[in-house]
Amino acid sequence: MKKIQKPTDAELEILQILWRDGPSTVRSVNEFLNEKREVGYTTTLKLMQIMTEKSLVDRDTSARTHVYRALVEEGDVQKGLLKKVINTAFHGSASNLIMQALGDHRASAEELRAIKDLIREIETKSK
Amino acid sequence: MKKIQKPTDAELEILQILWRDGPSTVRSVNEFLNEKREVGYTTTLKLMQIMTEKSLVDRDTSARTHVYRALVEEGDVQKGLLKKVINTAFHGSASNLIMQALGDHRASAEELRAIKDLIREIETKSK
DNA sequence: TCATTTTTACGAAAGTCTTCGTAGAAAGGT
DNA sequence: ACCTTTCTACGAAGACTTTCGTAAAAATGA
Repeated sequence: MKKIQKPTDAELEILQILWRDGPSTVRSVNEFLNEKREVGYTTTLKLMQIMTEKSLVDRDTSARTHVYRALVEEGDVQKGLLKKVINTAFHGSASNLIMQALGDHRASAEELRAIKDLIREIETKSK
Repeated sequence: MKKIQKPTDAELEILQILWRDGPSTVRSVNEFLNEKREVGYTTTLKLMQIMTEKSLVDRDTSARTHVYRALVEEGDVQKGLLKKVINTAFHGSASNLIMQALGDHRASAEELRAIKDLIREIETKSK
């Protein structure tokens, strides 16, 4: 069980880009961030340097322009954030959270089917 | 659609106690907090004063010892936190989150049944 | 009555997160 | 060669969160 350092909000935004695009430069990441909101180049740089220290990302410094890549997997980060919300807001009960999410969310028939399939699979395996 | 100010971690801990016990004094809340970890009385007091300003709680100041009560509902706060996590970590897809929660969580047969019932209900209603 | 305890109010320190300015090195263009 | 652009490094400001010390008022009780 690996212990992942939880990314902050700004860090998570950067990770999303690295997960989507693979290894990227600061410039590239910054440009994508700027599609949503204005962020200074050095702000992004600083964040990515901090993320390197936290071992959230890794970088190739062989060329002048460093290339960063995610060191943590998206699913693991999702799991960590989910666990925290479950523990702090849902009394530690994942079902509680699922019920709330299902209740609030307008799920499509297809989504519901996927969820049902997963439940069926879990039921089968636990036999 | 009411816009609820999102509670911080420490504020959420206090809300949990108010939701569980109903209107409470600072002393009482602080004692419950201290069952988990050491927290100074004035720390709790200050937090609850801040929460009053944020309209997360309300207080009855008619007696010397003020009595605080939650002004936001647990479900609404859960919804807000869930929405944030869905948007920042799950690409805006509640189903994504549900799948992750279901996959990671060792759900009991009973929990699975409750979830299936809810799905069935949603399917019925949407017809 | 007078010391002790309980309570609120307030300010500020310490920690974290986000932001950016400045400096200096490296690369590129003319 | 030299000016401009691009890049990294670093420090620090500003915002937010959590923590608590101190002061003053109110209640308690001996």
